[in-house]
Amino acid sequence: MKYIEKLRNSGLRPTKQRLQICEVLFNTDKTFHFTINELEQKIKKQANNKMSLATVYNTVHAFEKKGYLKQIPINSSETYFDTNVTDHHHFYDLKEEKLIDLENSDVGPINILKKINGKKIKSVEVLVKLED
Amino acid sequence: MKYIEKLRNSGLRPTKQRLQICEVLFNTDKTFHFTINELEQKIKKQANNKMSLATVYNTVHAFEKKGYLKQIPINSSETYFDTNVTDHHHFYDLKEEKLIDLENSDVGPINILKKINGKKIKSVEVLVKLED
DNA sequence: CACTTTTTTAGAATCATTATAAACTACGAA
DNA sequence: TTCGTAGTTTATAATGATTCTAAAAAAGTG
Repeated sequence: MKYIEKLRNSGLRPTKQRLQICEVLFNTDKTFHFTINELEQKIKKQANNKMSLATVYNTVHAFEKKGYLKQIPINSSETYFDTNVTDHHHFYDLKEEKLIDLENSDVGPINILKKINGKKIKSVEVLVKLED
Repeated sequence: MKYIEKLRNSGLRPTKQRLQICEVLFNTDKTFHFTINELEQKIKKQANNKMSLATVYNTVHAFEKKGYLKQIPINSSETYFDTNVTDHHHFYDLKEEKLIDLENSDVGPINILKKINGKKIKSVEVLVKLED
């Protein structure tokens, strides 16, 4: 199973619960955005059982740390994650409170001219807020 | 007093507490980043009295709504605000957990090629994460 | 000075997230 | 296979930022 590798890479043993989480996160070609609570709902529906929130949090954070998920920087009461871990950006529709992917190719090249001493750039993320 | 106008514009009467908040936020040429708790500490020190957190939250949110303050989109347990309301961007030093301004002129022009039907771009914000 | 409306305040309520500790499970060694 | 240890799950409690509340205080109005 391809998920086992992801889990092991993230320092996690492949357990039933974690494989269920993988199933929801990675069994589709389409990437998507989610909050922990939305993920928990999906799991409940898809696997037809409930799972402790702590398990969901732990697993998601391990994946995020390893780069299998990304946190999306946005001001919201809940943290948003993205299964699309390629270098890309986001629209945020303020009215609908929905995120929309914005591919790198849809943004001109971004050149950061200012350098900070002793620091390396880890990522450059663009958030485009939308209104009507 | 110049603060009275800002308050009135934000739909707030000029009270002693609100003027104290303005004093801390706007009496300097230098702009800065802050969380509600940092702001409360500054107020306590500068005005030598304590103020209800609720008052600080209310006032900051009113200013933010009116555009006298900006929220900085970042994943942190506390919300960060910026007294610099010009169009600009941020570095985020992951190790120090510190924000650094990144002026528009230090970023090449950003051209959003993708359009979303019926939506207007309200803002374009870049977050550059820094590591050692 | 009355009177009404807004504001401040301390504390309670809420809600996302993290911590805890007991029961359970994976997995390697014997 | 069985056992033992270390890792995992779970329900629940704890935490911490933010919001709500209701009573006291202050501001605005005539």
